[in-house]
Amino acid sequence: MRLSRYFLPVLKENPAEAQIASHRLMLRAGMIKQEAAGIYAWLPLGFKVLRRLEQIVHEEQQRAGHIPLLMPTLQSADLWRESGRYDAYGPEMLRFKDRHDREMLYGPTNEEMITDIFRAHVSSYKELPLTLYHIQWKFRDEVRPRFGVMRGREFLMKDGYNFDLTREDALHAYNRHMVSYLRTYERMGLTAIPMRADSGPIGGENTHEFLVLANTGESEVFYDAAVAELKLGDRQVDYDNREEVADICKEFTSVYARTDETHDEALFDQIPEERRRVGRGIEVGQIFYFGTKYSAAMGATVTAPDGTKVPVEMGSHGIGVSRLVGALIEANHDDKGIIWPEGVTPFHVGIVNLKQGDAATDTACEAIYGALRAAGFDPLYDDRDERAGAKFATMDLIGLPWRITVGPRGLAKNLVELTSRRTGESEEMTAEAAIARIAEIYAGV
RNA sequence: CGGAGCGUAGCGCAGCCUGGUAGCGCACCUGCUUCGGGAGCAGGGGGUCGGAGGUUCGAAUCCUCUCGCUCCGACCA
Repeated sequence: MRLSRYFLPVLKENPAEAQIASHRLMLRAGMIKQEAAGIYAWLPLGFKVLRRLEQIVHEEQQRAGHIPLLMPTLQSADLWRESGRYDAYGPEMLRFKDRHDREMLYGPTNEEMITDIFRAHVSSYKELPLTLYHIQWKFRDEVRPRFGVMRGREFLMKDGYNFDLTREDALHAYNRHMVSYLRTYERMGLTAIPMRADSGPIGGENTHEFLVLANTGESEVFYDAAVAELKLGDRQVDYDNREEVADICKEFTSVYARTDETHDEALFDQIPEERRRVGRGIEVGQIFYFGTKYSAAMGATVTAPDGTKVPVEMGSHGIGVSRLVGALIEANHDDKGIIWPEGVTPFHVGIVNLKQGDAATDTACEAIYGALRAAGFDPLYDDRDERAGAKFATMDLIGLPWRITVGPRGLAKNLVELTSRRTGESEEMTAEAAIARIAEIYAGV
């Protein structure tokens, strides 16, 4: 993309309403625009990141064998009366009537609807196990939205639902989700720690929240420093292998890590003192096992091998996709702007033309831009007629992890500059070498 | 929902107390100069002062109502 033809409305000054770094930077980098309290338009740069996160979530869900579908944002109140949650949910649920006076709601989650879909089409244990998920906009009418997309009223969420015959099968689904989530967050360049949690209005006995450590997080967290060092890395996981999946879960959950809701001071005190950590975390996902809570209430049964009808065992699992954009920035920024991890960056590399209009510099930039695109990369070429300082400031603000700087001074020696946004370190090399380095960097992403 | 604030140009703000032709910085447009870390000079455009009532000769300013937004608290992916 050529910046001169893109839509990137960056702000030089800080918007008054933004209190935390991610909110401020998303507004300044032209990623979002607020349209109402807790409701945002996603401008091109923000939309790109959002789409990228969605893509990673889709890939990892499908790798784990889960099946995508798409349910509507609007739901009928009747479904929610069946589960008893229409009255239980409270004013957080946005309710309204259509022209025929039918009671509707903007879905805050989809347990009822997925159960309705399941019971309409599945009647035998032979069709299990089944895990369906979608990535869809939700609405929760928070009393007090704040922190930009981190706590909006409208938000994009991946929510998935497993259907199994037995408790053991459902617990395997639970474990499978935990592992797939670990991989999802790692690919995004995040350390998200699974912590034993409270089940809240979803209900259920088994639940973990995934928290990204950040001092602007909403939850107080207590953990053993060792848990933050755990990595899934590039190990290959067979998601159908119960033992393997369970072992990984054990590895990640046997080290102490809890939110204030489930914190146990006595257990915490058993951790060697030098490893005890108290901090804050941003919740970016949660998994639940809740058995037959919805299936029993809504009549989602299958015929078991012995001929009896049994309610299916279920769980649900969510990833706050839009909130992750904010969490990523909270975890990756400095005083100049955002620093995107390679896995989620909106553009792979920025090209800064230091002397727009200079024939040799323009030609060199065009060549690099063309070569990168031909190699399958998505570069952002700053071809605006701006001064170097302005171009650098924009690149730093929007946080592309790599920058190729091209100017007459370097070109005289046939060199360009490759700069890391994270370390600030620059290295002079030929344009070909810079392109090769970019290819190398992204080969593992 | 309790408490506290704020709505004046695209953004950040002053003006309001003490009523009298609406200002500043950034951004934007034109020209010249400049050109490796958010340039300088000169000129220019843009605002029914959130909305509705009221008081007054006269309201951004005073009064009433209303809408929106933000912050602290309780609540939450």
